[in-house]
Amino acid sequence: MADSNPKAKRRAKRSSRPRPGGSVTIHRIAAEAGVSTATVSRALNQPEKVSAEARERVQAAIKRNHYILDGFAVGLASRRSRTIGLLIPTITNSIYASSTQAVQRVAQQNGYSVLVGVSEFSPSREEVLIQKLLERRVDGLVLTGEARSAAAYEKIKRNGVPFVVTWQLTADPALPSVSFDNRKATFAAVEHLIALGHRRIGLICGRTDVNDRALARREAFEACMARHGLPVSADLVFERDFEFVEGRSAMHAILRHRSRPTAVFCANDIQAIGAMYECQEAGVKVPEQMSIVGFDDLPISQYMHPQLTTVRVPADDMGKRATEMLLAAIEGKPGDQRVELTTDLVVRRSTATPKRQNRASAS
Amino acid sequence: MADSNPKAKRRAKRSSRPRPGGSVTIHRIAAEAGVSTATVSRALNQPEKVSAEARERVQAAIKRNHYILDGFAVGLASRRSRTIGLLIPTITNSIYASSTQAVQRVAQQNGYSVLVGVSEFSPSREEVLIQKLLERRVDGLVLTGEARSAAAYEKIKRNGVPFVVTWQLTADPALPSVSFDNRKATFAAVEHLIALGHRRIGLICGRTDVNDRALARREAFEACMARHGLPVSADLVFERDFEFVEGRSAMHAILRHRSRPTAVFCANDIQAIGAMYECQEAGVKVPEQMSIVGFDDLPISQYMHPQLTTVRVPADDMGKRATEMLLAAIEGKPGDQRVELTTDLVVRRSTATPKRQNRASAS
DNA sequence: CTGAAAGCGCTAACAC
DNA sequence: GTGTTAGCGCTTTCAG
Repeated sequence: MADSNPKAKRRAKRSSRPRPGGSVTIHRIAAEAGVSTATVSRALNQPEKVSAEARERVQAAIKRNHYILDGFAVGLASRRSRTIGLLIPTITNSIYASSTQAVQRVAQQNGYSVLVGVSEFSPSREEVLIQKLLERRVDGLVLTGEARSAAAYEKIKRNGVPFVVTWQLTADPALPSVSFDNRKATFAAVEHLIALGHRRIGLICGRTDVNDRALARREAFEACMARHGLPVSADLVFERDFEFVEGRSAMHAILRHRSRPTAVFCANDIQAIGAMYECQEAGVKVPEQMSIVGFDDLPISQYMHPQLTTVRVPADDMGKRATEMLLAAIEGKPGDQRVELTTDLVVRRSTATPKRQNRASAS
Repeated sequence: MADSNPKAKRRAKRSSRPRPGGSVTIHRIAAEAGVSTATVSRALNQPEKVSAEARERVQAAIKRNHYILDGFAVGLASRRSRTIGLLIPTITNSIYASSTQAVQRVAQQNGYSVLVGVSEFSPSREEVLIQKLLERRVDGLVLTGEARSAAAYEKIKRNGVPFVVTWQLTADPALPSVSFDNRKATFAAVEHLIALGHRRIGLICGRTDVNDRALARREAFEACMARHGLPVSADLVFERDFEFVEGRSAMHAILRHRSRPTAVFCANDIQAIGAMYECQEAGVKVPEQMSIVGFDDLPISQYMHPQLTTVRVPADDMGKRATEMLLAAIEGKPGDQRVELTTDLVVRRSTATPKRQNRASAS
C-alpha cells in the first residue's frame, strides 16, 4: 500500500478541514480576509508593514471570529516567549509584594509577562522552579538572593537565559545584581541603637541557612557590635522563620533572659512586629524598657503603635531597575551590571535611650 | 526552477542539521539513546509504557545532554498547558496572598502551574489579562468576584475554558463559585456592634464600583442597620481604596463629625488598621471611645494593639476548594458547582460597649 | 513495546 | 506590500 503522494495528502488535509472542534486559527482569518497567513501574522506583529486595507480586513475577520492567538505556536515559531521569570522566597511577606509589583509593572510596559515562582525558602524547590521556568522558555530571570547551587547557575547559563540577582549585591562581580548593601543597612540600624546608649542588644533574624540576606545581616550585626567593642551573647541571637509568632516567641525568650538586653535588632519587620507585641503583652514598654528596630519598612510598620523604627529598603526601585536591566540584556543592549541602591534608617517611635544603663555587660 | 522533490528536501534538512546554535531536542536524545522520538516522549510522559532498558538509556541521554523540554512544543502538540490562570485584584493586600498560596499549592500537587494576573481593580485591565491568559492556553481560570462584563464571560466560555469564581457566591447558580457569604459575614460583624449597644455606626469600605465584594458588604451593612431600625448617615459612609492611609483619613473625617459614632465597621482589615491608628493619634481610645471591627482577619490583625475584632474569612480553604473544583472540571469529572464556606466573627479587643450611650439617634 | 510520520498554529526567510 | 513554504520541538495515531 504505497501512498502515492504523501505531501499532497498532507496539504489537502490541512486546507480542507479547519479542525472540526478546533478553535479558529490564523488560516481561517487569512481566508476570510483574502490574504495569506503571513500577512495576518504581519498585521498582528508589524502592522506598519501591511497595507491599510489588508490590515482592516484582517482586523475585521479577527473580531468577527473572536480569534485568539495561540501563544504556544507563537513561542515555538519565534523562539521567544516575551516572558520573564521571577523567583521569590515567599508571597506572604508583603515586602516581596512591592518588588514583585514593580517587576510586573515594568515588564508589562515593555510588552512582557511575568511568571512568578515561590520557593518557600527551599533551595531544592527553587531549583525545580528554575527548571520549570526554563521549560517555559522565559527570556530572562529575576532572582532573589545570590546563594544557590552552582548547578542551578549552570543550568541557567547553559540555556543562554540572562538573569539578575536582587535583594543582595553579588559577591561575584560577573553576576549582575540590583540591590542595596545589606551590611551597610544593618550597620546603620545597629549604630543607631548604640548611639542611643544601648550596650546589650539582641538579634532576631531569618534562617541563615536558607537565606543569604539573613546571613548577611547577622554577620553585619556581629561585625558592628565587635567594632564597637560590644559582646554578642549567643543566647541573645535568634534565627527564626518569617512569622509574627516567631518574632514573638523569640522576644518571649529574650524577656526572661537573666540579663535582659535593652534593645533588639530584628532583621525584618514581620519579626519586629511580633516581638513588639510580646513586649506589650508582657507589660514591657516600648521604647522605654525595650527598643526595637526592624528592617524593610513595610507599609504596616508606620501604622503600628508605637510606630516602628526600621530600615527602609528600596523594594519598588529595586524591582524596577532589575527588570529594566534584564530587559536590556534580553534585547542585547549594553547596561549596568551591578547597581547599588541606598537605604534609609527611618527613626520613629520604637527606639529610645535605654532607661537604666545596663553596665553589667561593660566588663 | 521546479523543485524535484520538496518532501525529500525537507526531511534531509531536518535530520542533517541539529540546529547549530540551537539547544538539544528530543531528536538528539532519541539518537543517543538509540530509540525513536516517540519513545522518548513516552519515556517522559508514560514511563510505564516503555521498557526499562529504553527508559534508562533515555534518562541517561537526558541527563548527559542537560536536556530541557520545550513547553511551547508540548503545548502546541498536546493542546494542553497544564496551567491554570488566577486573577486577583491586588497583590499588596495580604489576604489575597493566602488564597493565592493555596491555589498554587493545590495546583502544583496536581502537576499544574499557575499564571497569576493582577488587575489592580480595573475591569478593563482584567479583560486584557483574561485575553492574555487565554492566549497562553490556560486549562482553567480562578476568578475573583463575579462582576465582569458579559463579553468577558463570553470570551472565556467560547474558548471552552472552565472557571470558578471566588470571594463571592455567584448570583447566577449556573456559574460555579467557592466562597463564603459576604452578606451573612457582614451581618455577624454589625450585629455584634449592635448587641454591644452601639446605635450610631460608621462604615468604611472599598470602592463599590469596581469591587462587588465591597458592594455586597456595603449593602449588607445598610440592610442590617435597617433591620434593627438604625439610621445610616450618608456622611458616615466612606468608600475608599485599600490602603491604610485611606482608612486613616476616613476615620479622621468620622472623628470630627458633629455627631460622632461610637463604632465603625470596616469592610477590610487594612482600612480598619488605618482607622485605628488615626484614633490613637487623635487620642481617642479604642475600644473605650471607639469600637472598630474589621474584615479578613489578616495575620497582622492579632498583632495590633489592641488586637482587632474582625471577620475571619476562609481564604486558604477557598483557594484550595476552588482549585480542586477547577481541576475536576478540567479533567471532566463531575463535582460541586457552588460551595459556601463559613466565616467566623473573631471578637478581640477593639470592640466594647460604648462608654456613653448615645441616645440622640434613637429618635 | 516501538517506530514512522503527520501535524499542532504560527513565524520568518525568501521570492515576487 | 504580499504569498509560499519550511520548519519550530513535541505528541499522537497507526502499524507492526
